[in-house]
Amino acid sequence: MPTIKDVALKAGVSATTVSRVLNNRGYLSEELKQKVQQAMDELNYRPNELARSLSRSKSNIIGLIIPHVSLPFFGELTSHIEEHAYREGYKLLLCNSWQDKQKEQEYINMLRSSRVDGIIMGSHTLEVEDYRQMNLPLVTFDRQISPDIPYVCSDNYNGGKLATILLIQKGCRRLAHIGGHPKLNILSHLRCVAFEETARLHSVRYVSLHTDNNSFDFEAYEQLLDQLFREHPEVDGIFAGSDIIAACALKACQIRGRRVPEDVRIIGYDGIALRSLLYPAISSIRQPMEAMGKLAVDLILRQVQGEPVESAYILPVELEEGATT
Amino acid sequence: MPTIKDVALKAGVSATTVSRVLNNRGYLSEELKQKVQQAMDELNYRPNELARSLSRSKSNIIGLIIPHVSLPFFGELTSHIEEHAYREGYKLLLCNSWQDKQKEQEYINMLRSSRVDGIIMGSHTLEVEDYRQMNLPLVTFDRQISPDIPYVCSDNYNGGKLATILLIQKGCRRLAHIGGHPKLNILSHLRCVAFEETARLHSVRYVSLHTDNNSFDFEAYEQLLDQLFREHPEVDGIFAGSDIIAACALKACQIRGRRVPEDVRIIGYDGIALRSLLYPAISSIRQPMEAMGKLAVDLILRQVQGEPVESAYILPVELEEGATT
DNA sequence: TTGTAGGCGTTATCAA
DNA sequence: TTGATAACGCCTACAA
Repeated sequence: MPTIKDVALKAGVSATTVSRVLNNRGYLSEELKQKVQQAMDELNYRPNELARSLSRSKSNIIGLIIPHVSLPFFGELTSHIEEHAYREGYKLLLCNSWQDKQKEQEYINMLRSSRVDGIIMGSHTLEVEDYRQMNLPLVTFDRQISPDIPYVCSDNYNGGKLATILLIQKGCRRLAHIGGHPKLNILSHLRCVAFEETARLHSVRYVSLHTDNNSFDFEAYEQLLDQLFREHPEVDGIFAGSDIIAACALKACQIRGRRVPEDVRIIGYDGIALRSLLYPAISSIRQPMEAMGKLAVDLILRQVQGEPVESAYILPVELEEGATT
Repeated sequence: MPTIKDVALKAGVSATTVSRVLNNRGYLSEELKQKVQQAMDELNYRPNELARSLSRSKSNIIGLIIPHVSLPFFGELTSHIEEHAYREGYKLLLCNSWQDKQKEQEYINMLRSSRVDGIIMGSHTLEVEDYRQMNLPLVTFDRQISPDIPYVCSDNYNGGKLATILLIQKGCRRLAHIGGHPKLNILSHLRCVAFEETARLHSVRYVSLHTDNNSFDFEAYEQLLDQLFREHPEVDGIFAGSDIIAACALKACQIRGRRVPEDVRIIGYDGIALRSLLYPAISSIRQPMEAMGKLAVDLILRQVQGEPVESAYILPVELEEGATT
C-alpha cells in the first residue's frame, strides 16, 4: 500500500504538503493541489486511518454495545445509528453483549483499547460505578446511570398510559401486562408502572407478569403467556412490553382459539417494521427509533467536542393502531 | 490515558519489557512479570490498539458489508459473525449498504482506509472487477466473483428442490415461486431454478414471480402476491425465496381468507428465528447461519495468514417443517 | 534476561 | 507558501 511518502515523491513535494492537501489545511496553490491529487489517484492512495487516528488521538469510531442485533428493535436502532454515524464520518464497531455481564465488561475493555471516541450502550448489566469510572463519552438507552451520562429513551410512561387507555376505551375489563425483568431496566419498567396506575385510575382489574431474567428469550415469553391464560383466562386485554412479546401473545391467542381483537385485544411497544408482516397487524406504541439513533450519535459527538449535554432525552411516542385492538 | 512508558516508569523497567509482558514474548522472570502487571493494574493501563495496529500493520478488524442489519436473516448472520470474530480476537466494523452501489463503494474505500484485515461481503452491487482489484482478503455470501475470492452459501439448489418436492408431495398441483431479483444474485437464484426444474420433472404447473429490484422491500412483495392471487388464483403451493416473503405470503392468504395449509401451502427459505413467532409457524429451508458466519470469519483469517482457501463453500440446508405445509 | 534505537504512517510545530 | 523535525504509542531488531 502506498504511503504519503510515495505520493510526495511522485508529486515532487514533501510529505507535509501532501498531508496539507489531504486535510485541505493551510495555503496551497491550485497547481500544487492538482499535482498532488494526480499523484494520489495514480497510486490509488488511501490515507492510513490508523496512523491518522494515532497522530490525532481520535479514531472516529463509535462503539455500540447492545444485547443482540438480531432482535428486531435493536437491529433497526443499529441501522439508524450506523447511518448517522457514517454521515458524520464515524465508523461503528458492533458488540453483542447477550446481556452477559462478563461479555459486556470485556467489550468495554476492548472498545477502550481500540480508542473509540465514545460508546453507545443499549445493554447495561454492570454496576453504575463501572460505567462512571470509564471516563469516555457515553450514551445509554433506557437507563439512567448518573447525571453526567446522558440517556435517550422514549416516553415510556406515556407510552404505557396510551396503550392502557386504548385497551380500556375499547372495552377491556381484565388487563394484563407482560414485560421483561423490571429490575434490570428501570426506565422501560415505567411502561408497566403507567399500565398499573392507569388501570387503577379507571378501576380496571389487572395483572402484571415479568420474565425473571433479562434474556429476550421467546420461550420465556411463551411460558408467561401460558401461565397467563391458565391463571387468568378472563383476561381480555394485553399490553405487551415489546412487539415481540405482542407477537407471542397473538400467537398464544390463535393457538387457543381466542379471537383477536374480539375476545382479546393486544397492543405492543416499539413499533418495529416487521410488525406489518403479522396478521392481524399488531397495534403498537411506536418509539422514534430513527430520531433516537441520530440523537445517540449526536450526543457522543457533542461530548467529543466538549459541548455540554443534558442528562435526559425523552422522546415522544406515537400510538399506531393496527388490527389487534 | 497512561502509555506503555508510564507503566515502564512505574515498574522501574524499560518500555520494551512492558511490551514483552504485554505480548508474553521472550524470557521474563516471574518477578518482573508480577511487577509490571501490578503497575498496569494500578494505572488501569490499556494498550493502545491503534498504535499496535499501526506498528504491526494489522488491525484485527473485519469489515462487514450487508444490505441491512435489520433484515432478520442478515441480523442473525451478523450476530454469528460478530461472535466468532470476537472469539478470534477480531472486531467488527458494520456497514449497511442498503443495496446501493455508491454506498457500497464508499464503504469499501472507508474499510480500506481503516486497514481492516478483510471484508465479508453480504452485499454485492458492484462489478466483478471492482472486487477483484481491491487486493484484500475477501469473502462473499451467495455470490461467485472469481476463483480466488471464496464464497459461502447454502445449498441453494438442493434447498429449492427440497421445498418444491415437499409441496408436491403434500398434493399441491399449481405451484408458485416468489423471489428477489434474479440477476443480482445468481447463486440464490438457484433456488428458483431448482423449483422450476423440479416442478417440470413432476409435471406440475408453476409460475415464478420476482421483484424487479433488489430492495428487500415488504411492499414489493405484497404487490407481487397481489398479482399472484389475481392472475393465478388457482395456486395451491408457494415456495418463497425467504422467510420474510413467506410471511408476506401467509398474510396475503389470511387476508384473502385462504386457509393455510388447507387451501394454500407455503414454505420459505432461511430458517430465521422469528419464524416461530408466526402462526401457523412457517415451514422453511434452514440455512446453517451459525456455520456460515463462522466459516466466513475463518476464511478471512486463513487468507490473512496466507493459507490457501477453496473457492466455494456450499453448506447443507435442512428442511424444517412448520405448520404451513 | 533486559535495554536501546529505529520505524509504522500521519499530523503539528516550527522555520525558512 | 513549503519543508524539516518531532511527536503519537507501540513493536521488533539488535545489543548488552
